[in-house]
Amino acid sequence: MFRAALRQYLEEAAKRAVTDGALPDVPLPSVEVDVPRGRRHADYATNLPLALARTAGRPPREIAQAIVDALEIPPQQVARVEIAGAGFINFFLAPAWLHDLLRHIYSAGDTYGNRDLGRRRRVNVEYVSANPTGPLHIGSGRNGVIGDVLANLLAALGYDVVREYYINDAGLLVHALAQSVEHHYFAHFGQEKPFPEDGYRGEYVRDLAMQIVQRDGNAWLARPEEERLTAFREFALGEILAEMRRTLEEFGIRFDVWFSERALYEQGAVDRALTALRERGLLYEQDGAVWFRSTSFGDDKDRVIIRSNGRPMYYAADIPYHLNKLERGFELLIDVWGVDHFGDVARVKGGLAALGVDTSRLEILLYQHVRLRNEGELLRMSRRRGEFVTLADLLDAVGRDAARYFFCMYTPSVPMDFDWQLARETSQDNPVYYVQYAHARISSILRETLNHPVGRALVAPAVLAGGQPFDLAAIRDADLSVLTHETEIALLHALAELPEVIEIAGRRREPQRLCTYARELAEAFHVFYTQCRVLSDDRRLTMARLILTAAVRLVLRRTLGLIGVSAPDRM
RNA sequence: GGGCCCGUAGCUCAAUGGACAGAGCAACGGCCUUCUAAGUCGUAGGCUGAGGGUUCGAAUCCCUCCGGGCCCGCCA
Repeated sequence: MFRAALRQYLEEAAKRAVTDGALPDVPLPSVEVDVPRGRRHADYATNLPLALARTAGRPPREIAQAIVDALEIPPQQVARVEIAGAGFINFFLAPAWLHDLLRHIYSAGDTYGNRDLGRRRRVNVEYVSANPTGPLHIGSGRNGVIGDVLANLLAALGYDVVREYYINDAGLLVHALAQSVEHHYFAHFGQEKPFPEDGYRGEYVRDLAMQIVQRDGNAWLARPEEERLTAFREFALGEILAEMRRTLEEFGIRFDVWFSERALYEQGAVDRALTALRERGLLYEQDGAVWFRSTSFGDDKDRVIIRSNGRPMYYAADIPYHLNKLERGFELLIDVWGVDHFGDVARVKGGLAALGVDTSRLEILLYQHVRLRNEGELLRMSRRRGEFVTLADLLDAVGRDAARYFFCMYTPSVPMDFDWQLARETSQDNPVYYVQYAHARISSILRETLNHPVGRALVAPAVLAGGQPFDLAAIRDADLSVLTHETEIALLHALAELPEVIEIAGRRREPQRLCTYARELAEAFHVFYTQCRVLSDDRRLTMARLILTAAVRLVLRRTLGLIGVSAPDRM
């Protein structure tokens, strides 16, 4: 709320300076208000004079002076304004304005930090979308957290968000899965059935076969192969998808839509898209296959789109799939893909562009892969070889909170190593505990309030149920001017940052900023806690600090909520 | 070979083109008759891979080089 207000004041001042002739009439750049690193120089600062210097043709400090002269800010909001450095304007907030922040936070409650950038525009975020051929592995954990947190951020920014999972249930992969199950099924009855070339070797494949044995005995041995494979495929798909849903649920991820690739084929959407491409002269035949002229859209070579055996490639369905999403009324589509799918971006976007879609409406967020490290040794994961650590294993080992926080902490475009050994043994050193501990400490104080001679009279019993201890009237009447300690001021500044963090993290698709912020807020609280006692004999001070402390809990809870990590009341 | 991503403290990572580049872990030294020590304070640690450029200002943008990851399939 401070930045937005300061921006407004600055814009008005600059316009006033132009009207008064103190500044030449040049276009105003977008006004930026920053927190100087470590708040060393000021609470807030703007580089507006520096940005204006060139077009205005005046020294920055002179411009700064003209703007400062024209500034009209109530003294109860900003205590001091100064010109510094090369031409920055520095602002020092009046304590009263900072105290107002607490009233603002309580009145916003769980919506504190929200913005209305989206204006209810509809966004589809598609993530995880792992092939339904086996358990989710660790990479899907990173994908899931990036997508889920991004969806949370966009919702907080006022977008109407739909979370979607695309099920690749149509291609060769699920066929190979069915054949793999069939192999184990026959083996159980001592019969030979060759293992498919691209088969799946994990232990779970044998388990699936055994479940069929248990249910149907040897009934399938004598049935026609096609019928058997169809039945095995459907059984395996159902089981695997159910297992995925369980794991994702445990991971705190829930989808609004599970979209079937096969449905696209059954509805003829794939054929329609291919026909449309053909009509535009973008397909041609060569070596028995049909090729897509993807070089027309920035690809480095043309690609096969229909194999010589008549089966379309994976990305052929991806084109109508994204058309389908647009037809469902989404203005923006965001896909979260592993970096190994990089090559598909040009194909899918090219296909869409060919059909007249403005491809700026499709944004593909690529994240680098997760490598697993064990005792310093890097492990490569391959599902086909049956070598991977599942997401379910990870959840068992480190828990949902640590896993989510860990995946969220890293910038998506940077590869991350997951140290299995460390993750298993770590509980104290994990950064998530630092943040959660701050929350638990606050809850502990609020509980303790009920036993405190001064505190008892101040708070509502709702504290015990984890609710807010104060109503808005109590906060309006409280004297917050006693919050003057350096650590209290620092804490207030930290609280003020959440809206900005949500906006930047959401707009730039950088969920890790939430983790950085959570840590900073927790740190500000821990420092305050060590230096200031909340519950004391001073009734006014106790009340003010309780209000501050409960506001920190609210903001921590909100931040952790966006990350999808729990906010425990005890640890 | 071509395309994309990355290179920041011993290790893992932060850092809206802004002022003296910050945390955690690891190392060393302090702080618990007081609301949770899973905390806190201090010390030490850096030519932001190298070199050019753009800019009033570059870890951040551009170019070259070095090093690493991913992709370049009628797999997904």
